[in-house]
Amino acid sequence: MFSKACEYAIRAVMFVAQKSKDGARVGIREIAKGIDSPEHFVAKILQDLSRKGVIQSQKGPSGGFYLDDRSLNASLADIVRIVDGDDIFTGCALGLKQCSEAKPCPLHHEFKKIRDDLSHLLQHTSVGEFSTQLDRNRLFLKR
Amino acid sequence: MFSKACEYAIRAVMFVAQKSKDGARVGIREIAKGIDSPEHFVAKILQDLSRKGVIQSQKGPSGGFYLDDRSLNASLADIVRIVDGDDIFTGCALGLKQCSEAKPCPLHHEFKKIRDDLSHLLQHTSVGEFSTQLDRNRLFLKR
DNA sequence: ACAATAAAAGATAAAAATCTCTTTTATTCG
DNA sequence: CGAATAAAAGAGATTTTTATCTTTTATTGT
Repeated sequence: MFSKACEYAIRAVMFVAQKSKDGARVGIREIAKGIDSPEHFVAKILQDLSRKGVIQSQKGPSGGFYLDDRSLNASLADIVRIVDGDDIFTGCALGLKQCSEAKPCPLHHEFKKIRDDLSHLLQHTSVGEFSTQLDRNRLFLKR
Repeated sequence: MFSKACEYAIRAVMFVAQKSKDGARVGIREIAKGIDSPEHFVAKILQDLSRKGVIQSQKGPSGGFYLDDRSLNASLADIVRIVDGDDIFTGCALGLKQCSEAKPCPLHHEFKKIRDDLSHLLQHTSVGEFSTQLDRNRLFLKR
């Protein structure tokens, strides 16, 4: 469904959202441990997200990653689009480049519904909305 | 969503279903052209499907691939499972191995619906049911 | 039996994704 | 300023996926 990079990206950003309340910052090492992922690989991904402005970072002592208000309200769709592109939102199930209403693949019409449901979910889910439940161990980001 | 191999697999099997009416057989070359895919790569995939019994093949002159009645009624889920495994049916959206009702990831509950819809679609769509529409150029398997 | 045909199998190559290690740059604090 | 810290950037290494090429095996029809 999503690439590994994208899975890590979503988990990492959710982790930062949970841990970086009131101005706190989270180091890449803590993030990697917190979501059980390869540190340097996730670092790369977060650098990318940082350049695109959906996560914030600060170098130096007491530096780390955090989310400003705007980023907290970013949608998962924003993250997915940056990491995996928008194939998942618009692509053909069978990989046809020209698949469309006019020239549909056999799964086009039925698959459209599923793709749209997924798009809707990602578009309407924000990065920050799970923090409380994560705090309470109702939801998990590792294993 | 699906791997390239799986996209080719589905398209190839649908193509064979369409072209191998009343005992006819379809060569790998014709298949590759018919679905616009790399010939040898698809050959490998079909060999695999053949070993698993969801497609039939015959060597030698006038040989090729075809589908018996049972295979014509195989579901897309069967194909997907053989080529991509059942991660798409059961896997966690965020890649957690232990994601479950008891220890859910943040997307678990919502994602379940989408995964189930997709499973249902694949499970209830047969390999052979599009032949007529493909014949009539209402549906397409290439480009 | 023999030649032609077509899938099966084996071996390799190329590309992309995933992961690791090292060096550089920016920032803080004493 | 100088040392320590932490992200950014650069450079590889490994693994997986995708694709190609060659040889072998089975089958058919002459």
